[in-house]
Amino acid sequence: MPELPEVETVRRRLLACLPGLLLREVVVNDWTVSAQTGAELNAYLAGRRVTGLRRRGKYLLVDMGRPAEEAGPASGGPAAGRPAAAHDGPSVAVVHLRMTGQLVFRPGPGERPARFVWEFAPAAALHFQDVRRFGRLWALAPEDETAFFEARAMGPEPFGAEFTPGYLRRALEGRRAPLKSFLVDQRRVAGIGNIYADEALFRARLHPLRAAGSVGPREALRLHAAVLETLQAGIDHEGSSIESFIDPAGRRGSFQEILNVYQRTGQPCRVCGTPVERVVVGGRGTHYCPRCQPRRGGMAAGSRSRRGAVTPPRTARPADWEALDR
DNA sequence: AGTGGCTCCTGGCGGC
DNA sequence: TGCCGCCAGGAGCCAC
Repeated sequence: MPELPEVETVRRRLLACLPGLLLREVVVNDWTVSAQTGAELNAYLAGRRVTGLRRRGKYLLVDMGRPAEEAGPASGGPAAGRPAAAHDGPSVAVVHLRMTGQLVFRPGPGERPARFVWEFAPAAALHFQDVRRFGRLWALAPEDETAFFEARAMGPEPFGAEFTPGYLRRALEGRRAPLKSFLVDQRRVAGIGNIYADEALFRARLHPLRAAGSVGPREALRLHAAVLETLQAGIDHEGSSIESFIDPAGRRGSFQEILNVYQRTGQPCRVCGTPVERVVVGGRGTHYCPRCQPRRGGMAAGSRSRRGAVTPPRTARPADWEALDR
């Protein structure tokens, strides 16, 4: 599942091959990939050179310059549909990989059917492969980018200046939703998905069902650090290839090899040996160590344990946690 | 407003 | 052996 570290890995790889290339045509093989027609997408993107690559949360942004002289007027290609509105300035392509989206860069044809292909001149192509077909593509004028993200009410970038411990504490305040739901809510902080939420909560030693508002100042500080450390570790390992993530060069990430809790149900916690447990929170599989992430400090409504009054033994020794933090 | 639940989508897997 | 049904989850939408 592409989350912030996976999208950042894709961005870095594409940064090495796309800038300067002339996009000849966007070929749309699956119209559900965009609310815009092929003609509209081409009116915004074709005949332009890639000038940069950015990321906002889990969105990948490809900056395109003004239409290149040598490309002639952007014709819009063979796509059917109503005539595209003319657009002759620079533009931005926005891609969301959602669950299974892959951007594969290669000179020749793709190895599996692509939902869309960016054909570059002279001979290179970026193929968007996406088994579950949740991924999306948008083409915008640069001046519409702000409105695009405002409409989605995106929270701050974890690595941006706005995401401070103070911001996190205020964002947590008064919320009854479980911590897990809070972390994957893109309106609170952008870029965290199921894997990194579980891993960050483990690192912060916070139970996923704790009500967000029950988190104290010191715990919020721990969570802030855990979010940054977990995402940074994901980036350093070039993402997690649990289901289908590959980068544009077809390479897999390695973060899945050092997961502490995600999809490790029943396996011993790497710190204390207690079997990792799994619950469903907000309809999502959620993994945690019942000993390292005790429920003390309050619980989300309706999540009270029925397993009797056994308080989990003390958390793992600090030394173990230091080892985990390296 | 905040929160939870449903929906989309398809390959893979468990169970019978 | 084959088939059925369930599971995975990001984000948008809807209901309460």
